[in-house]
Amino acid sequence: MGEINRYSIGEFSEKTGVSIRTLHYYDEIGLLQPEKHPSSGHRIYKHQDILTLQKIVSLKFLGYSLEKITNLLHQSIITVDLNETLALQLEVLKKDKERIEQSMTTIQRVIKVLEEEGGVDSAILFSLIHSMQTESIQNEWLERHNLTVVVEKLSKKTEKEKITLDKTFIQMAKEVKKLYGKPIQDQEVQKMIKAFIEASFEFLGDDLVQQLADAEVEELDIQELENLAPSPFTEDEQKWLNQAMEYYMKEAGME
Amino acid sequence: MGEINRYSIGEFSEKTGVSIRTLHYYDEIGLLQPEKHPSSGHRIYKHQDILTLQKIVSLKFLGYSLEKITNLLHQSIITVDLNETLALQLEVLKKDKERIEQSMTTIQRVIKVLEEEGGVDSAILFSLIHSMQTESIQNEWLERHNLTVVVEKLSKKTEKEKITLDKTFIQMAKEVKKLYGKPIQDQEVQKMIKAFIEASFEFLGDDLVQQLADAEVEELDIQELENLAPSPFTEDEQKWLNQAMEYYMKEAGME
DNA sequence: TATAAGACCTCACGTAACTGGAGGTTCAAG
DNA sequence: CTTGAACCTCCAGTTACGTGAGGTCTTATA
Repeated sequence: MGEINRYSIGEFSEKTGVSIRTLHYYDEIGLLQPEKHPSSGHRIYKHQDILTLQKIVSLKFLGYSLEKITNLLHQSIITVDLNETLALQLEVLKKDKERIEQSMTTIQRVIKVLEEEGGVDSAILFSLIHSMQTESIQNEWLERHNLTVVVEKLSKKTEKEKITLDKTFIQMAKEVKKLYGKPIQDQEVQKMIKAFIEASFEFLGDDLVQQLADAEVEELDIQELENLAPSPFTEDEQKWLNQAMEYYMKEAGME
Repeated sequence: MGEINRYSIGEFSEKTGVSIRTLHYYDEIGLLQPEKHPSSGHRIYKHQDILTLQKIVSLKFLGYSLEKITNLLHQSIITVDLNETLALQLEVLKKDKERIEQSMTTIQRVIKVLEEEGGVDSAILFSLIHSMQTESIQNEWLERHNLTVVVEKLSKKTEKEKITLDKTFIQMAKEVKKLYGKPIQDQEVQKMIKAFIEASFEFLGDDLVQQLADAEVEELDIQELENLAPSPFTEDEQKWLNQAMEYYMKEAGME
């Protein structure tokens, strides 16, 4: 094409860094429609098109959809609408950011756990991951049942303490899977249950455990919680564990 | 369906919070294929499917594509591969987060500027947005031309100072657009140029401005920079501005 | 037991923002 | 005048589903 202020699509693509195919697409959806050579049909881009494309790229970067951008560009008084939508856009980005951050901390915790624990049964691992992800929903559940104290207590725990809890949980789960099948009165089994219950007490504190035990929760709600935080055990393992715990409670003279 | 451990798709959807259509889709792509009633073709989900679905949801949350998840699930020893890919996934999320953060600060700066400046010509606004976005690329350009000092100086500026610079830039651009057409020797025009140059000196410091002036930069590189940071002016406005500045330089006895 | 409501089935198109390829036309250089 | 690069249009595919049509199956009630 050669002439100044008149670019072929190839030159224009080169200059702006936007692919030819994308420029075709923008033309197709009416976002950026350059002049066309009347006989050949070749696109002719001009200086103004560079400016328009820069607007498009900018708005895209800010998170606007191409459809919104099309509308924004066709209104000449952009600033008015922009001013309103910017705040909205900021909110959207904030939520995206939070989601990403949560995924990142989850991954980091999983990596830590894998590093320090080595091979972990995948059921255990996913149970852990899932419960991390639904932490906020679990908190909602607790608050609905007047257990805000627990939520507060948990939120005060540092990242390190949480990893410690993760590890405790994993070790306990591993042991359950190892010991499963033995009679529930078995010394080793009862020792494991004891260790687990003591760890829980230590983490939450006696008073909170008591509150949790006292809380009146209906069967249906328990179901709901179980869906939120899936057990890493098979149904049989779970049954066995429950029996072993009941036995322990009786022996220890708890209710 | 009614029976325990056998759920119709509707029940299963209810229980897990995953839409029926999504379950259909997961079946279709071989991600989660429940038993089917031989005559009716109705899907029958069981307890194991809940666990599988939870794995799927977890991995999806961590940012994996359904295709990857399919592979991960079909390998029974998940933890090995997971351990490797988690780190990669973390990197991807990090980049996403950075992009989002940059968009957020850009939007915040734009909002601030709009608040304090009111109506702004859209060309000016987009020129500003665009240059914010390409800040890192502009820094690369500067570093390539041995102007790392400038980059360092700029990086030390606080967010507030940057907003001040934005506003200076906008006011100057507004005035250029207002005064455009007047003779370049006009007092008002020359006053504006003076104000602008002084503001630049103040922001960067005399020494840096000198360095920038001394830097040997080729025409082609200048072109490149212009593509990175588009001028908010029309070509005519730009020409007029250049002439006015040259006149000012001569008058002020600068080179 | 007949019937109607509701749950389920498959098929197929639509979404966003492109990318890639096939097959044909135009341009620029030799 | 030829040839190869650049360009054109049209079609298909991508992800993770949503939506709706039109037909079948189950379940509750009359």
